[in-house]
Amino acid sequence: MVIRAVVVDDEPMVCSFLRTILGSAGDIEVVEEAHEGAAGVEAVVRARPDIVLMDLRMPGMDGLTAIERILQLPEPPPVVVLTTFDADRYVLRSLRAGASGFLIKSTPPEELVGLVRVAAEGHTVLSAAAARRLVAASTDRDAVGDRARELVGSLTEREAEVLSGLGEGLSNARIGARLHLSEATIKGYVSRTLDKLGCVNRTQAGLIAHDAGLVETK
Amino acid sequence: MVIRAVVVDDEPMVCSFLRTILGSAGDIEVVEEAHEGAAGVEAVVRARPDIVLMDLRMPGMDGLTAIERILQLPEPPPVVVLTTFDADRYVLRSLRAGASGFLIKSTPPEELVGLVRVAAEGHTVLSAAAARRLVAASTDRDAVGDRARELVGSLTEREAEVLSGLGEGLSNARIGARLHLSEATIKGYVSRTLDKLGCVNRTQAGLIAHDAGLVETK
DNA sequence: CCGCCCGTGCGACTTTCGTAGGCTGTCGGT
DNA sequence: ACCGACAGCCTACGAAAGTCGCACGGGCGG
Repeated sequence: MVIRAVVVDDEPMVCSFLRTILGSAGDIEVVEEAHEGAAGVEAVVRARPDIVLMDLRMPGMDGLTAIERILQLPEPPPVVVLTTFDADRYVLRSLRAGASGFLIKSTPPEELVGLVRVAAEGHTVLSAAAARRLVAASTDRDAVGDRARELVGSLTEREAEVLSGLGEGLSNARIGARLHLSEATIKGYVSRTLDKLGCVNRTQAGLIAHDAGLVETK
Repeated sequence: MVIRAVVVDDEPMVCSFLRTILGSAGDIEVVEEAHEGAAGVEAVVRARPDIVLMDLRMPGMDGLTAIERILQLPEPPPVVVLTTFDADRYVLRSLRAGASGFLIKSTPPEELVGLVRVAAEGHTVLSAAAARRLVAASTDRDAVGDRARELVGSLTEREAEVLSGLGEGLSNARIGARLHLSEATIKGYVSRTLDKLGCVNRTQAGLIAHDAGLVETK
């Protein structure tokens, strides 16, 4: 079975290059080319390919927008981003837009063939740098919380319960009601908790509570 | 060039199956098998393979732990997770641990060969479900911020500046000092900002400021 | 057994917030 | 010229928030 591909890139040389490389594999055929986003979407509609290779930086319609349009089609093909620039901040946006891959143009041609096959099968392929970015994007914020969790670890049970109330933006009176304690008591706990956390007011403490994961992010 | 693979899975049948499938491709050879995490790490040390296929659920050492150990070796090979269960919560943990891929065992055998080749080349491969999970994990929290950014959009410039101060847990006096305004002025802005955001106190507003990305997460 | 520390719980006191007005001035639109 | 929206400032007051000191009780070392 031959894999039918559409290439969207504003540089004709890149298109020709890809056509040559992929065509030489025997089972891949570049059936259409486009040099701009909107034209790319039309080409996909016409050709109904098994895979789309898409550049991001283009005159006219943006690559990201084009991806979104393509993904809105009935039974859309997988779209792999193929860009010059290293896995920058576009990785996340591309995948959110629905891309099935993120590769850089410096990928060795002989590897490209296999990547296209795998992507055409419906799997997602990422360059090493892109994968790092993506994982980092879902990890970084956790790292922020480490410091917070450390601080929270030094609190007593009651103090932590109070802190969780602070994280929800509750008043001392409300926290007291929830824990069946007087407002005066809560104030005492808040004061000592602020001290332990190195905060000067409840707003800062509330943020730490969030970072530490004490509060449900509804 | 032959790709040398190590398979780690507690079910011998799975290992045999993979050995057959991958071996039939001609350019892949399963040089070692292991049926437990610790043994898997040792196998990798001995064989120095180009790629490792790793199950997660195993007796003895966990697959995740094994991945971490392998990645600590000098010049570690890419490790691809191959699991029975669909892209569950292990996707994130696996990739954080350093895995270069996450595939399910129901992947068609003929596709598996290409996937192993691509992974051995250093790219990251994900099943469609795994990719969705990963992207969702780095998007969800942003989605939380969408509501927040919408709210913040309705604020005037000054109000937004004040809100950013609230997000840092500053007092009205400090915010005033920073913006060269009187404390009384700040109070006015705070009041109207709380109103616009639907908050009853500055702590809740501070949290919104964070969700909206108004504050640097240092 | 006696301090001693620590967690818990409270009330009194001071400071800060937050609300509700009113006042001036500057824009941009109609 | 008028209106409305934003900016900036003020007064005044009640309601929170935060600080301080103190009391009770359970553990733990001496």
